[in-house]
Amino acid sequence: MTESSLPRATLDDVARRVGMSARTVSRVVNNEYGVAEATRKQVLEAIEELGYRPNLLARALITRRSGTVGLVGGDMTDPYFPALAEAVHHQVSESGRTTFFACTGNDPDRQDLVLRSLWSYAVDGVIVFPAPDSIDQLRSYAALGLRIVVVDDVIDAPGIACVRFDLESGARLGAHHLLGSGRQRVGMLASELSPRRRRRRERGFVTAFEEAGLEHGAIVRAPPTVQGGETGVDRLLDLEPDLDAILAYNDVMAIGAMRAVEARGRRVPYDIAVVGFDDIELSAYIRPALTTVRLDRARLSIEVTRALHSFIDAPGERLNPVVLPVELVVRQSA
Amino acid sequence: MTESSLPRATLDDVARRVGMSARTVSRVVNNEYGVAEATRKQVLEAIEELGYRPNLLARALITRRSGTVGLVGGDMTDPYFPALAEAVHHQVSESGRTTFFACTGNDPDRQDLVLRSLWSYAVDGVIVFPAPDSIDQLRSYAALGLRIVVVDDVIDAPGIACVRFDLESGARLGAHHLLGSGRQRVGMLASELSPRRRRRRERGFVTAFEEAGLEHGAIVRAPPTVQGGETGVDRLLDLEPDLDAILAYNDVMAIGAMRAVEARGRRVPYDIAVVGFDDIELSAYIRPALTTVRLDRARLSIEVTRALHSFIDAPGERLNPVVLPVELVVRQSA
DNA sequence: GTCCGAGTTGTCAGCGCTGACAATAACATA
DNA sequence: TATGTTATTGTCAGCGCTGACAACTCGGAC
Repeated sequence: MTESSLPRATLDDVARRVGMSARTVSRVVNNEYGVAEATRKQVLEAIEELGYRPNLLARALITRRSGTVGLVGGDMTDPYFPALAEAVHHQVSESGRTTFFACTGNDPDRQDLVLRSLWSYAVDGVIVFPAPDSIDQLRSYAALGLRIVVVDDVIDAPGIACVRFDLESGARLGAHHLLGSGRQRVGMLASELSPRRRRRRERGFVTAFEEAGLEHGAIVRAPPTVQGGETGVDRLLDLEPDLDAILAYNDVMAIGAMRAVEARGRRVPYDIAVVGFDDIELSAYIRPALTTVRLDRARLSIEVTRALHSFIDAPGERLNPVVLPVELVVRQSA
Repeated sequence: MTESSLPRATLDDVARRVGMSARTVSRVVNNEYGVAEATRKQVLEAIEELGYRPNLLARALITRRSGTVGLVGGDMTDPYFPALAEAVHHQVSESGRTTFFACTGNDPDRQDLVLRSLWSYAVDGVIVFPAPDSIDQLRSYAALGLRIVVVDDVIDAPGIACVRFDLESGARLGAHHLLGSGRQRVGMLASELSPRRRRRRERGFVTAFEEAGLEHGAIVRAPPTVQGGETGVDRLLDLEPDLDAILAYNDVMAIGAMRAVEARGRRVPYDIAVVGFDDIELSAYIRPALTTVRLDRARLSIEVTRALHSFIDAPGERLNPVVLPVELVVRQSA
């Protein structure tokens, strides 16, 4: 029976136990070269007996490395994030690091809090879905030595790498698909968050119509949630009652949109076609199955961790932005 | 223009700048009582100019408090987790703390890594969905002084609080509903993970049939994912071709189950009724909308953070396990 | 016997910060 | 004038660990 709380053996405790210096114990703990086999064995035993665990805090304070990586997103309930998180977690753990996730609610102030914590816990790097209007904030953390990989945004600064999907092409793909299947009045359900990110999808949408020599339908912005999809469609239909197709900001909104369309007595895809964005797992299981622009999360997680790792190994290196291709997955909804 | 990396002003830097001792600067940073207004202002300016940010690592090393809380789950892609995470995050932030999330993949070894990190970063406490067979591990961390709130399991140890849903009643509720609507051959789609957790739903299922004086149908275990739902139903139908109802371990499995049922040419709910567990957001948006046993996440998040906070404020206190009621939400699938 | 080098262990400072407590100034009280 | 009392600032140690480097042992080469 040990004490009921806070026994917390330290290196010194272990050292005293085996009659050696703390430095030697430290060597054993860190698998450093140059410890006699007999000593090592003895020390390991003492560690076991005392239940010693290294204090990563103290270690990180000196080494400025913590063996952890942070993944910072806006909203965990967007299924896109957890799926990516899982993939990143997997990639990162291959390098023996642990991943911690945090969310900002797309609020720059909360993002600041989160980054401050992560920074001062000496994380080896962070992957961030930036909150709106936080470019300068990210820059300043980069200047503080934090290695940052930014997803879905472009920030040109030393210490920041950018990986993003070619969302503009994605939106064009979706719009062309709708146009190509004879739709005339296509509305867009956009996100009210993040001007810079939002714009790329909208731009693609607009471009597609310009390319076809047509005029695009209304663009309505709402929160990127199921509910946002529902209310957004209501507004869209008020603006344009003859609507026959919708391009949604993401799958979650698209699902809300489909239900709202049905609630208005229209059928998907016969009366109104719907195209989503992301290809979350459930999109294939929804009925009608969702036609959507797939963002390859596995690919993204690979690129993102690759960028992070090269940053960690070669700080100061300047990485070119990575742009990932997207692909249209045609199912039933359009 | 500051240095391109690692300027990292320290307390001493700030102190030197204003010609005071580091201790005074520390007082300002921590809003301690007893600093002259003029001094405070001066120091704040210097902090601003130098871009100083306190090193939480060093601070936590001394105070043994970090102002952060960890939420450790098995699988982020189970929509239940993010939804809870969001709620917990919200609750926790009210006490001015930051939440970090981590996932274990339901692997005890990874859980150990994660807990070790969190422990040695001096988190104020952790909320854990325990990985299978990790009770002793959790006990030992509790003995090390980590405050733990365990979700959906019961561990009797000082330093560990337990909050769980009355899953047994939930399963009974679901089974009785199916029985009450005339279903005769009810199979259960269980999870292959976590013997202890799994059993409570299964027990409720079995109990319901005992109470009705009937024999329950097959119980098949599969991974608690959409795919697991699909393959599980296939096996269930092989075992019991006349199946007319399914009670699933969670909503995600239920959704997979519904699709597999349809793929076999049967209709939900006419030929086969399906009841899920959790009530994730999309369950209401799926067609047929899913009848499910709702686990109130908001309630859970409140109880869980309440438990954690009382632990933090009064360590050593022994908290009674909390059992939360569940409720059946009848929609279209059963 | 001396010297070298490899193998092993130890010493010491200090990462950046705060807790405990000492010191000083500034002013009112008796 | 001596004596608190309060407000403000400072000193110092040390949290637990590792980096830099010193020291010691021991075998073989000369």
